[in-house]
Amino acid sequence: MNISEFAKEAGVSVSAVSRYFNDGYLSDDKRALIEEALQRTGYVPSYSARTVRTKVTKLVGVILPKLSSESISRVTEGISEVLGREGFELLLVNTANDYSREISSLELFRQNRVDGVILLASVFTDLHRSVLAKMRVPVVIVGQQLKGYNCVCHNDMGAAYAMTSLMIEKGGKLPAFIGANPDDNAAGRDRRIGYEKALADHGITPDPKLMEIAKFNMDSGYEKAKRILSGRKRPDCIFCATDNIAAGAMLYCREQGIKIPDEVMIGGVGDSRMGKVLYSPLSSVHLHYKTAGTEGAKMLLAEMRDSSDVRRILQLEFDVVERDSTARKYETV
Amino acid sequence: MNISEFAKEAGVSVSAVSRYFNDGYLSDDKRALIEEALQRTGYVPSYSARTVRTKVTKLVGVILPKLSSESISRVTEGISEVLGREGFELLLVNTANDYSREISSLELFRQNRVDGVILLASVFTDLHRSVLAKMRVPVVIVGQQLKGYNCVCHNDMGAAYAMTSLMIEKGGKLPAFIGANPDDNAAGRDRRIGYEKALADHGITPDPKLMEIAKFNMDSGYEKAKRILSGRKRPDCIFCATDNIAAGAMLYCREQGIKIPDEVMIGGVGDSRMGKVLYSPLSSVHLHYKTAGTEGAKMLLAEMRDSSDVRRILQLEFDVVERDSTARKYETV
DNA sequence: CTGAAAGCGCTAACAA
DNA sequence: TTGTTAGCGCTTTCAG
Repeated sequence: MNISEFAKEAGVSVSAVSRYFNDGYLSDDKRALIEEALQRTGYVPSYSARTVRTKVTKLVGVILPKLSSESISRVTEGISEVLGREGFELLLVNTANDYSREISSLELFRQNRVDGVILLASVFTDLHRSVLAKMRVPVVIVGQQLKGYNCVCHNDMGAAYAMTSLMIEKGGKLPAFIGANPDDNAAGRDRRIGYEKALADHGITPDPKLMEIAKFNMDSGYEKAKRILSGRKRPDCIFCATDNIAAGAMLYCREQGIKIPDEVMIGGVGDSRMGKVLYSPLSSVHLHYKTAGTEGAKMLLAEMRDSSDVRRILQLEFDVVERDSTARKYETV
Repeated sequence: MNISEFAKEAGVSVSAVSRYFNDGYLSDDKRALIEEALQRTGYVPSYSARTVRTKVTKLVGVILPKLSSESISRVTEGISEVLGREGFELLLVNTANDYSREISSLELFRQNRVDGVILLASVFTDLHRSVLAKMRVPVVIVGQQLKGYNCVCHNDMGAAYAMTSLMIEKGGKLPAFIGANPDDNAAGRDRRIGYEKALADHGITPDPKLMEIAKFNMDSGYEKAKRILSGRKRPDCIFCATDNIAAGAMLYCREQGIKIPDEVMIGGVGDSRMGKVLYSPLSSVHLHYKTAGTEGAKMLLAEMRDSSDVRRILQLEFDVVERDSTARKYETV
């Protein structure tokens, strides 16, 4: 059933029906007529037909590298909370860490399918930049900084610096690092820089043999911890770029009977929910993922309402969460 | 720019352009002309205009109670994998456990916005049934069974039965139960039935004082474990309806110095990733969440292609994963 | 406040 | 193969 059939059914004009669903410039009796017919027929207007006219989709495209990650799903939860409240739906694309899908999704979103885009990418290539430049709707990037775009990000460098410093101040003399893909400016590069800066500020020279790059999962953390801890020089504290990596490292220590924190301290980033129930409760740095989502969504809403020429970077601060994994009973002096 | 402006720009007819993007019934020179103009202008056809004509949205609505849950995000990952491969996008609604939003999303999806719907609800009310009955596109329910609908679900009863039996066979004489909302037929009701059946089959009478209902999170598991373990009769094994609840219970035991598994065994359901890095690695029952997502998506695809009158229920089996939390060193006879 | 009518951008039937 | 054209279902002037 379309609007004119329905209008006939209700005994009113097409415009009356349209007004009923829009501005509501309508007399009460017509309104009643329409409501009655609505009950009777179950008519629902077609969204796409409306979109053809109004150019409004009430849809926001969200591009994610992964769904089943705690940090990402928290961000998404924040996004959906704010956008849902404003009557927007999420058109979600899970790229499964396939960069080419990031590009093709952006292309897709150019087809007037969405009113705005939120992008959670981990790496930006030139291709990204060129497709982004062609977008005709506002874009907000969450979790990363990209010049020329509105971004909500974390203080990754500060977070890594704080966690590493904590371990050094607890007596760590020989720190090790298990990081993430350096092409990822936030979790990879910045957290590494933070680690190195903490070492420098405490007069420690980083040992390249004690630095590894892991994937974003436990198994990889386990493997890298194995390499680091089976070397000749055994570190007394390990900074891990994510809590998942840290959990994997902890698993290895447990298996090998390496005491945490007395023999090795472990620190992570992200403050994931499992942290406090781990074998040794994990010290971590809380990043405000959900807030990143809500703020990113608000930024996008503002841009969709009226676009500004001024680009904004919102950096969210962190909170260090100290737990057992860095709680040295005695400070080895 | 619209199709006729673009056609003029390319020096071809409107239909040539339309054919370029659709059937491809087109001579090579025209094709070349169009491709060249595409480069030059950056024209992209409007999806909604196409939808008005074709009634195809290439969108699937997915309704979830929550985003940041490992089990749900695994299901969603499965869904997005299969549907993405077939060129469908996900229109995601996070109801945040608000049942009324489940209803309103279904209403929304009736507005010809999606070609099909996948529903991950936890509870079905009469209102659900009445809205579902009005849907004009195929619907698949994942994680629950609802009569008259295509469903993909788990063997929740069997899973609970298996885990409870395991603990009893390991020497558990006085089992306790921390379950979930009984209105949730899968995680609430069926897992409870499985627990009770295991007790009955082993000649144990369930003690109502040793049965609690928790929310789907750690804190709640902690609280309920506290109640159960501070009673006069202390159980020697606790079946928890989810791994999160189990992790909370474990936290309480740890705080109180209650030895796992020697004083109390703990078993969960879901086999979440944190299980193996917990304080005491958690015995659990692996449920095939991702497969539930892929199978649900396939079922929906089949229905969208041509709808069948026959309703199908696909039940996925489980795998018991034994870890330390139920590994009694000596069996207390 | 109301209704008629002209599109929105596209697809597909039709005739060539 | 091709181009013309009549819609798809809706919104929104415009004149009343």
